[in-house]
Amino acid sequence: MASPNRRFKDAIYEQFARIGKAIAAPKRLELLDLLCQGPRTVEALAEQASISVASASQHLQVLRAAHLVEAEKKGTYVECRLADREVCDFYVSLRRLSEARLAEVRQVTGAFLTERGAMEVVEADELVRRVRDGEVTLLDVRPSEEYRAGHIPGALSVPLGELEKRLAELPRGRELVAYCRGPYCVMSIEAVALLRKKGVAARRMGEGVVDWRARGLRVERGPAGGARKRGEPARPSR
Amino acid sequence: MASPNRRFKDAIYEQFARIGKAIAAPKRLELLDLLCQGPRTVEALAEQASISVASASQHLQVLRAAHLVEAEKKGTYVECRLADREVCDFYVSLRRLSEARLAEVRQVTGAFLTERGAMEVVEADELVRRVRDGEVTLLDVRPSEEYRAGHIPGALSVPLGELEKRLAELPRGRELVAYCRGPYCVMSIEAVALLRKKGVAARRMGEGVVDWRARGLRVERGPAGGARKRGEPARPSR
DNA sequence: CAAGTATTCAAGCGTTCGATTGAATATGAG
DNA sequence: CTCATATTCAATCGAACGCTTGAATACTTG
Repeated sequence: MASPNRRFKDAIYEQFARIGKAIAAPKRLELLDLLCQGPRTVEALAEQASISVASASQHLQVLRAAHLVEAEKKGTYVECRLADREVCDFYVSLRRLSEARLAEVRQVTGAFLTERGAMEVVEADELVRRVRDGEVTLLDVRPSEEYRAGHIPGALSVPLGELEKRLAELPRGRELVAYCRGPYCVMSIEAVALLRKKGVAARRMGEGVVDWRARGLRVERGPAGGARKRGEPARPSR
Repeated sequence: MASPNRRFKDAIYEQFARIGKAIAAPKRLELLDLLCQGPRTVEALAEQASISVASASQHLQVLRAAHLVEAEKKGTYVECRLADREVCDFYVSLRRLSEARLAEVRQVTGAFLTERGAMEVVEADELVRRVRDGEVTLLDVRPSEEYRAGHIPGALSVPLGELEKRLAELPRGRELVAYCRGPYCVMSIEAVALLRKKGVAARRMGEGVVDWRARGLRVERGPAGGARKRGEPARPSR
């Protein structure tokens, strides 16, 4: 026993399992999800994932040990980011697989969405065409740093917290569609709820920037340059 | 604390982590790898992964609980198979990510291959063209059940154990390229070593059927119908 | 019906994991 | 230099994991 072949295979599968172990904890997945939206400090990650800073630090060390995440000192802060675009793609494929294979995911999501009264969801398939044709206005309701790190071309940056006082800025005449970090992020749900309460028609897109890019569509970087010219289309690339 | 949003997110990420936990153990990954080649009984899986039957049974239950694997009673045996094509794709993307991110994988593989003197590896990019043009003969050296479950079009089924006594059958005049389960399977290495010892020029392709399919190329099913007509090409589909 | 075989179940044991706590380290500001 | 802040380290504890062993279950075959 313990032939060279066996030892080789054991070594290889043990390496593969390093990635597996890294994504075996719910909180680490939540951290990865957040990091897919853009770099963040340890503190910000801890707060957004509702865990202690020490706990976040430990989880991030596991992710770094698996070479999924990189960290860089920036002054007093440590900025964490995904090690590679590929990590984000892998996370998305895990999410997709979970949705496909685990009935619980669909069930929990469905129950939550109906409870929130957020039934109407725009399919991205439909949206791609309508955004290109300039039929809808996309609202990116994530924090502005995340918008800067990457957003759907043509989208307006209106962070959820500022939405109420910036209602007047919103362009009229075209349908509003809000999106946020992804299908399991609640910001766009709350944005749509707020808009409706104010009498503004709006719908929610479940997919986020990450899904948009996974479709091979172009993603734009850079600051929120105020209102975008009306007719500017968001063309798919690649 | 424990807002509805938080509880929803915790529930969702916990579901995602079910898949993560399922692929967090090296032996479960090895079982998945084997199952990517085709269905197998618990006993066969245990033997091929070098673990006890009870241990294999337990791992398979974990994989089944994550809905990655399905089992069906067939007489006295229980036949296990991947729940979906998508699971195989996910496994391949994990493997790819490991190769990309973990230097240890590349290092361990490199060391093993040089030790085995199996330096020359045919790149599949090159091979796609040459197989199509009928310049090479592909040898599938896996067990014949796996060939039947899916093989590269045009490949000859010559299981490693039968290779020596079937040397005479091998077509002459074209280069021989052996493949097996994938880059970390040793059967094609041993096949090439044997062929060379017998004075037959041959090379190894690291990729397996799974990688072939991941490239969007056609995979053929069905029994090993003896020697295939010479000129029959293996065309990519899709 | 009985015997044999394939698989699963149940319990035990050592190891690893994840969260908490409090202390330690490092960096920039005053 | 000292202080405040951000992050990591170290130790601890309960829970979960993975493997082993031996018994139990289910199914086919004679």
